[in-house]
Amino acid sequence: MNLKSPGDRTSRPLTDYPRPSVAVDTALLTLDADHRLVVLQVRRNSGRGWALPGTFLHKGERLADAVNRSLQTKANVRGLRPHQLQVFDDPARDDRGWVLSVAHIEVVRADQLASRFTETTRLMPVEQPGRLPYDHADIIVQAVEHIRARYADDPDPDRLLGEEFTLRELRLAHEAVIGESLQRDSFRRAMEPKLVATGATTTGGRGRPAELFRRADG
Amino acid sequence: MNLKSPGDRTSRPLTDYPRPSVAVDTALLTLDADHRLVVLQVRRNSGRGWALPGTFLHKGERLADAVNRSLQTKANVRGLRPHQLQVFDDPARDDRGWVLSVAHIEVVRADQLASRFTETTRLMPVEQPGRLPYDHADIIVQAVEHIRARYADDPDPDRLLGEEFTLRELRLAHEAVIGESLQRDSFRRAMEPKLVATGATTTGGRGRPAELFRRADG
DNA sequence: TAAATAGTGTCTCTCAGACACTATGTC
DNA sequence: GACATAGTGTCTGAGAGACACTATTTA
Repeated sequence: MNLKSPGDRTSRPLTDYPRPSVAVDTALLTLDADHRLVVLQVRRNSGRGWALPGTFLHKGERLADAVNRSLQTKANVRGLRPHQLQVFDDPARDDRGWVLSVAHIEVVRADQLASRFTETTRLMPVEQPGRLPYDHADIIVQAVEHIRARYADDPDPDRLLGEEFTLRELRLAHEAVIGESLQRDSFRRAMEPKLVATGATTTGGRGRPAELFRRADG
Repeated sequence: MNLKSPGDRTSRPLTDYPRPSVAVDTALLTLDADHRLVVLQVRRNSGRGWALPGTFLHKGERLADAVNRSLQTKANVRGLRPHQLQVFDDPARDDRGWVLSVAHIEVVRADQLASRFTETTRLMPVEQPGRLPYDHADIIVQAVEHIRARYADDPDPDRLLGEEFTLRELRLAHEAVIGESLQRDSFRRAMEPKLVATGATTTGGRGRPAELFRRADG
């Protein structure tokens, strides 16, 4: 074998090297109306059942662009900032041939899913995602681990909420993400240093109006 | 465009989809004799300078196998458990063509590098890795972040040390990884619950002999 | 008024950080 | 003995968890 490494610039044409197909699959997470962390699934084109949205990488395309294209095409959803989770590289994982799949996570506000296809998409709780093909169940598990780590210390870093929110809304979002309830007062004291008050308050709610906050970073 | 998603089983042949070349590049980390965290580099085959070891993925090969093959071939080092860091997917990152590179980290004991090629490999401190091509400087930064997170709570999870070690050896290894010095007593109290004493002690050292410990997990 | 939610005071427990002491080896 | 390193007791300050209290709104 005389293959040169990618770190070496040789005149050997790249077409000499074997090339796998490359796909992307995405766990798109959001919160539903009941403050549950849910994952977007799309109806499979052929055969029954549901799967995570995915697509093959086009020539010269970035992975993140392929992710957003698959979300647009399959679910009519505009994504924003997908993050890579892991490459699934088992040569036998797809019986049609040699396909690498790059799993991604994307997190969006619920209202960004308002336009989604109602017939061919569904939102399922991450803990009971239903039956899924390939490595899609693993991808969801990894996505949940990923977002839980991110939500451990910082206020809604992935913007499940808008730019302004009450501490109650923030806490409910964090409880949905990490899957357990949080102490109201401890949570406030932990988050308040990383927030800035807007001065405005809620109105029309049932109890005492709450202050509105913004993330301190911006 | 009528490309089917990877989640759909169609009869369309996979050869219809564009295929990038896929490479792996590895930041292999270890500790040198001065208890510094260092990264393995190999002399580039063509042109001057040094790079992280890498190779193109062979047909049907797993990414981890490609990583270990590149370490064996380029540095005469047997790796063990590479972990993925990130896919670099800029279509213009390699001017020879469309090449995706999957960055990896591998962590080994110093004695596993005893057999390495002395002329064509070198070990450089992770903080001053020298001039490197492509995204290799980024890969080192990511590898260091990765291993620092892993060493925050657990005793030498990546086995930079052997199976038995003193708390001094463990602390020096952790200091090298995280890049700052640690409190001797606090470190002991944090780690001891995650260790089991072997009953044996060191001998021949300069001060009081130290107890030998093993990781509690196994 | 009651009910609901927001915000805060305060106690306790744990733990990291720091310092100092004791213990046990080599030279 | 001096010196070096291992191991531990203990004080302090910060912060999480828990509870209870006050504050401000709607119905």
